[in-house]
Amino acid sequence: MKPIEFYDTRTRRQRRFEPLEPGRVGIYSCGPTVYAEQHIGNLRSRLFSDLLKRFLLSEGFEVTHVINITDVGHLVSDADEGEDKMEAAARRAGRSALEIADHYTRLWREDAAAVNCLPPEHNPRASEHIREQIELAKKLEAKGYLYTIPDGVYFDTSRFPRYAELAGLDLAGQAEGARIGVTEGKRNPSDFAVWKFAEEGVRRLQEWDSPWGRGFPGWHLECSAMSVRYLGERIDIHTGGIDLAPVHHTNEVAQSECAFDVHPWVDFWMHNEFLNMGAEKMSKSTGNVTTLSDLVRRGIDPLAFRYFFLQAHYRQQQVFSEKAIQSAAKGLQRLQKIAAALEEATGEGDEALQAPFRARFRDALADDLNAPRAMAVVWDVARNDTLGEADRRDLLRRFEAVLGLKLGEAVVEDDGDRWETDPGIDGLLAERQAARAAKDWATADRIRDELVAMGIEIVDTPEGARWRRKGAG
RNA sequence: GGCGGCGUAGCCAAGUGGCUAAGGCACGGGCCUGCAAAGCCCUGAUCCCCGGUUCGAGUCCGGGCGCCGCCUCCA
Repeated sequence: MKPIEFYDTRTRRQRRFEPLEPGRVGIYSCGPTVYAEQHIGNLRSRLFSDLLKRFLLSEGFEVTHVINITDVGHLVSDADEGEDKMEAAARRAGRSALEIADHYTRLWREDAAAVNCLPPEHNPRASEHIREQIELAKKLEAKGYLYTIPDGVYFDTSRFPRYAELAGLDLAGQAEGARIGVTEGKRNPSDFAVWKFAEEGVRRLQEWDSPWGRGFPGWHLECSAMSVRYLGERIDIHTGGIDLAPVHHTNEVAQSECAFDVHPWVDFWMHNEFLNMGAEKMSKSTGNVTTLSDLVRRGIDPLAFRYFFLQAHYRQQQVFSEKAIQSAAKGLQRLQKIAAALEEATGEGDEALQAPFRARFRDALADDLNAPRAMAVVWDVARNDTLGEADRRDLLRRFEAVLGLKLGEAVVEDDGDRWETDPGIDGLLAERQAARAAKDWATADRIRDELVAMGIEIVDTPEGARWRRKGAG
């Protein structure tokens, strides 16, 4: 059996994975900032961490998965300037920050559930861990890493030599071309806020007292503070979108390693690549976003997006398109039908015959979560004519634990609830049925052609003909 | 300007120097049901271009061309 290997962003190579503590794995995943509806690019990150978790569970590990909810302190700019996204969203909607956070957190959880993600063991909110964040900042202050300027309390990155390690940044080279706005008083361009002071005369929706003054925590602080509470001072795996590596994760590392005196704080940094819309990435700022609810509105099964996700490797940019999601929906539907049919199989399988397929599937995932290769094995089993039905059933059940495609569960037979009725059309259909009964195919086909011309699709079943408007589906 | 990545059949995509370059979807054939739908079977690639290394390269090196990302909010 091949060892489990994952690609680690920090060391820039794929290497053997072994948990810090035998048998148990802690995963920390950067979750959503709940000021807007998440799009399917965000969902790719969620699916990625879920695939990771499911695979580790299938390998017999006890997994503790933590996903944070950012509901405070995420500013519009990483230069620690601009508005707080939560505050801005709340103001726009005329609601409280808490209401906004609750609303979008609920949507986010619904999306995750719809694509069959396992719930995380912990799903902490930044605003409910202010004390922990202040404690962490105090630790850093005691060690001399912080300094205070009128704007807030900052982390002096020059005191942390490994600062650029994670993202492989060339700080000197960056400074030249950077368009980062400069906050008055910062000692280094890369210094970041640990605590921001509430502006004079401005009443924020979210602000707290701290040893340094009234204000709110810097965005990066929450991950360091909450991860240590739920996972301890070292983490096996930290996941997130690739965009988070240069700033957010780099700053997390600085805080955590300095506060806890550990290195490496995170054993494996795993970052997923972006989902592209056509040639360009999907991003809120450019507006080319699609949400899961958009897909559902178009009649697409949310699990089709999961299937789509599994068809590409998580470290490759994946191209989303109408064609691609339709193709995934079709593939999923066929796979579900096959699996459901196999559930009818009786008898017991033969472990020895199944073993090679299990090994191929498992080894693909053990190789840095190569889901596309695993999917090829799934299809090999699904359409295999040398294995017995019981073996195919057993294998698909086993794969399902990692895939999460709801294989083998009862499928609603072919859109059963979408068939329509209409007096006029039903009348025509009745005429056609009469013609068919009389074997008058010419008349029967003429009627069907007329209906098809009206954009109506007819499907004959043992229970009679049913119909629906094409594209309504 | 600095850094990183990608270009594989119509589309989404695997591919860890070496038998006939995975898999899914679509297209086109065929089987099967009166027809249609569903299902099943079959079918498709000089791996962006040019050099080089090697017995052998989609895979390594160099040079082009095209595209994407990060250094600005973003998963």
